[in-house]
Amino acid sequence: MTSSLRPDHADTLRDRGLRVTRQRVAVMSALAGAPHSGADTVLARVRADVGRVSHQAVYDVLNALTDKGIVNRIQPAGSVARYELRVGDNHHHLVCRRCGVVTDVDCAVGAAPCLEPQDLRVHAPGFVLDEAEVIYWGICDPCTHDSRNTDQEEA
Amino acid sequence: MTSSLRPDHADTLRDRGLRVTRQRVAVMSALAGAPHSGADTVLARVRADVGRVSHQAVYDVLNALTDKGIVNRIQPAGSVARYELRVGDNHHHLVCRRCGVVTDVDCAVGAAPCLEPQDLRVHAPGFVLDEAEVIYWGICDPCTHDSRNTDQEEA
DNA sequence: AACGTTGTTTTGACTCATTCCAGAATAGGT
DNA sequence: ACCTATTCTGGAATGAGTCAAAACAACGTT
Repeated sequence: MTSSLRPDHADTLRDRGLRVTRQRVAVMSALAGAPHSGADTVLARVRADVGRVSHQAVYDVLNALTDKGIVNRIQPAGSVARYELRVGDNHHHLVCRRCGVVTDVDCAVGAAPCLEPQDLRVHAPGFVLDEAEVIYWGICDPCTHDSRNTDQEEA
Repeated sequence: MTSSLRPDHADTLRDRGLRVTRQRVAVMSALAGAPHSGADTVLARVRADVGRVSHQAVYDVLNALTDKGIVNRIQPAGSVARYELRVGDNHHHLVCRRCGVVTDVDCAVGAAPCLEPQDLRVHAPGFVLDEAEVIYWGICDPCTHDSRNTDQEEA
């Protein structure tokens, strides 16, 4: 939340061969504080953090970080692209059809048996798989009670 | 591919309480012939089939059919929304990061253990899950050979 | 078979997320 | 401190998808 260059984020950037800039660190801090944010939310948080920043800068940073595997882009149907700091674990996402909230879910069965690459070989020979993305769709707890059609961004 | 009202599609529409129109049947035929098409491809196929149709009509039809559960919308990040006729089985999708091709994959482990709703209860109490969507990301066979950056739509 | 209701389609403009462009500014290695 | 690659700015463009109102068509009713 604070502005100062957090060394962990700076190191991550350097490790991936990216220059350390205020904006990049601010974007990473924003995502650390508000995972699953859309670009607009990231922009608002970055501006609150480091002042004047163009929206293009935020898109560029998000794309650069996504390319380097530092952040993860998720794009549920009917929603703007959401971003989160990529963590090594095998977690997936729960998305509310009504309000769009995104919640993290650990893959309940550790090894994620149905996601094993070898199972796919027979169906799609030659396909080199690098990731399995799981989105669970449904209605979140607040929305089952509420009759309103809110559109919050974070749980 | 032919224009005539295919009774199966018409029946499906009636079953779900939708009126049977040329446009709707044509959209269903288009999806039957070219699964995982985007709206633009559907539009082109529908026009080739029944002549002049507005793009809005195609969007309306796709939304109506999606709402009624007749078609399934999939929206891999970085791609336009794709549509397929919804079939009862538990299949998922393989998406090529380079060219965007979408291929069907049966869930290798029949019961899809890691997708069981009860596993999610502890993480997100009150969340009513209705569907698990799995996207396998990677590079398809042709793209591993080709150095070009094509953008085909169907395998 | 004609009618009227109501759901669909047409038309055309419009929104909004995201990207492109080109010039100005900046970070980091030397 | 300088130099050069890289990033940032601001504005304009792109393009998928939506909105609104008028024209039209499906289908149950008479």
